[in-house]
Amino acid sequence: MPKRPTIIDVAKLAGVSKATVARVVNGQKDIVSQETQDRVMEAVDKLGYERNSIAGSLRTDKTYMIALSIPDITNPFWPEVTRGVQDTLETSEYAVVTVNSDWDAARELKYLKMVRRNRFDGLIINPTDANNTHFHDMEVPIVLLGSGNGYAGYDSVGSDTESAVQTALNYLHSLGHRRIALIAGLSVRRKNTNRYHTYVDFLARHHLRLDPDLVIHGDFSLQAGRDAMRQLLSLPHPPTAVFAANDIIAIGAMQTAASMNWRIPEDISIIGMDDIYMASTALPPLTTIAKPKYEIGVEAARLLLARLEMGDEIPIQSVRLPCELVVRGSTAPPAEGTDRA
Amino acid sequence: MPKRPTIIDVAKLAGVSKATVARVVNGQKDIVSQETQDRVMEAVDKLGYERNSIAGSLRTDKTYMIALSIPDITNPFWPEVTRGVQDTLETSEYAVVTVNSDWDAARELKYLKMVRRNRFDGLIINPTDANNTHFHDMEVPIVLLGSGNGYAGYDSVGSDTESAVQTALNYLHSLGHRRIALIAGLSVRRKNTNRYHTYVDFLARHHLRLDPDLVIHGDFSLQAGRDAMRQLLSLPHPPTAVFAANDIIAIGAMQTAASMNWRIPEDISIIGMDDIYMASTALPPLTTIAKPKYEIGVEAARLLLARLEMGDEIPIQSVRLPCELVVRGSTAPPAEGTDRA
DNA sequence: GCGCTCAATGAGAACGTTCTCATTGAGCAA
DNA sequence: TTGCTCAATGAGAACGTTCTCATTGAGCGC
Repeated sequence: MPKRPTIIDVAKLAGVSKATVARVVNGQKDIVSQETQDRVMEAVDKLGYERNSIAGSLRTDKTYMIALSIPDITNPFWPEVTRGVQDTLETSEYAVVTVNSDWDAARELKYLKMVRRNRFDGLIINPTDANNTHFHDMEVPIVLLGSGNGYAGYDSVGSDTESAVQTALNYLHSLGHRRIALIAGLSVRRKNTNRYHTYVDFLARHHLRLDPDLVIHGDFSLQAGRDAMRQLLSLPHPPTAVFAANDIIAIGAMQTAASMNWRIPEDISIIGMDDIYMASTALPPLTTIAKPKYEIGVEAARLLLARLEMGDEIPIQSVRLPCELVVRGSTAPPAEGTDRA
Repeated sequence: MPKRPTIIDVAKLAGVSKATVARVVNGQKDIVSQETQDRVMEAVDKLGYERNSIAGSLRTDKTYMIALSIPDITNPFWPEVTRGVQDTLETSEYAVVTVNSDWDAARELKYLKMVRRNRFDGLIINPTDANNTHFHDMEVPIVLLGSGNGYAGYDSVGSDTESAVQTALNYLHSLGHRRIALIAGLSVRRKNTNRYHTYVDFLARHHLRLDPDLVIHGDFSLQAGRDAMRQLLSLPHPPTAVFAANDIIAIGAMQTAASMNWRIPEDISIIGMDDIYMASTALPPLTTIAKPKYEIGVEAARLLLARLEMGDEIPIQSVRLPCELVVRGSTAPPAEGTDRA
């Protein structure tokens, strides 16, 4: 295999120094005469010269590579976030290495090391276990996906979950539902307090009693949704509506309702959260609170680009993007005769 | 920001040459005395030395980075393939940059250039428009996802689509279906001939007449599935079963059937292909031919690793992974009284 | 004519690692 | 004692680009 032409080969052919070749190739057109530029570009074309970004990176300490650490690319929530990150960084000529933490602290730490070793320029991460010390040791800009709580000093972007939960509960309430169950999910990092507290506040604000039987904690899986729904519909006094912490749980809940011959939405209304692809293809299509997944990715990438460019000159930002109620076919007013008190 | 310790700093502290430090750090334990090794590692720990892989890459011309070019990470087929690639390459310490071609030739070409510029070690690609000349110019190992047809000289891995189509059609036939429609999809690169030809052969082998009204070509979208099903169910003589070219089309078809009050599977059976996540969460759950998505990714990465290690010493491979019929709730024998001839 | 300024360009060091060939010292055999 | 072999280690070049400071020549003003 013949060696690829270098900047030195171009310089020789064009009869200039390698510094001048670099100036032309990197677009410093204002300080190189037109005649010299032409000579250089002719040599570049003739030799088929292509810049070697590894060598450039060694010299400049900039790789134009970013790592994106998410829990799992096969989880239906994350591909769109990933796509938002990729599309946005691509416009600034950054390449994105995507890694899967699998909600595992050791894996996550392994990837942080990879970022250091490869001299990546930055990191966008939905953290599992990493803390501020880990991040400080990275010595590159970091943007957090999700809540920035507990991570002072870092930009973050997530959705406005609290008002999203309120929107969902308010919508069910406006349909006439009074016995509303919460399938809360569990966060790996902490109890999922936001959804639960918002639910409690909602009940208090509407003078509704908190019935502990109507709150189920489980993980964010289809099976957890199935199990929770079976539990709820087996109560002596079942709910008329269910708010699930994400669409996957909601779809599991729908499956159990159907298998127990509860009609959706006639007998039981269900709302999810996320609006992953299959919310719209479920039967009936799932009413859900749509998280702006792609936009979260875009915003995270924009925050990172700003940080890369301006460093400490701009304040730390924590962006909350609004969610949107998407009414489909899984919600309706409660059936006549069901308890509305 | 203090400069990170280099191999020269370690060498000075340990009182050895930088070559010896490199030997120790890179595991060449057999040619360095234990006493020297201890001294070096002590200095490494004391200084917190971390290898700079950019510098190593410049010297060795190996980056341990791979590009994976797929059509779109948000298409439900591709995250699992991606995951298979990532998991497999990760065990050999390769990082994976994932890019989205969007079935666009110019984008794809842009990414090929990125691979060259960044001196990536290899490429795994589901090609849109790239041809053998493009690939030859890459000067790195390449593995194709999907059919290797038209790409002599490159390893490829895909699923055995032909026998998968046969399996689907045979299964419908064994249930008693004789009027079986094909929603064929269109390939961006060429007419989707495999599925169609296999369908035609199947009909001939079973002495069934080819009815052109029962073959619909559209793209691989939900909407195409909806439209095709509306067309089929509006025929004076509708089919009793539908084989759709992928799950997304199949789910679109299911939605139309439901909206036209055709029961699935009692009135119309549907089979898809791919077994994406939402095939199992549809209602009724979709019977489908499962493509081994994750395994395709794993195999592609294995082929690439083999090629990276052995170069031309091993023959070009074209791997066909078997698909699997997954019977769920969208198929049943045709209702009594429907035409079976 | 001389001195100054400025644009254009060049020389060489830097970035941090790996590799190759040379050196050194110990051990062994003649 | 001398010469040879081999293991352990070191010196310096290489990889390809970018940056910094020096150089050169042209133009201008006094």
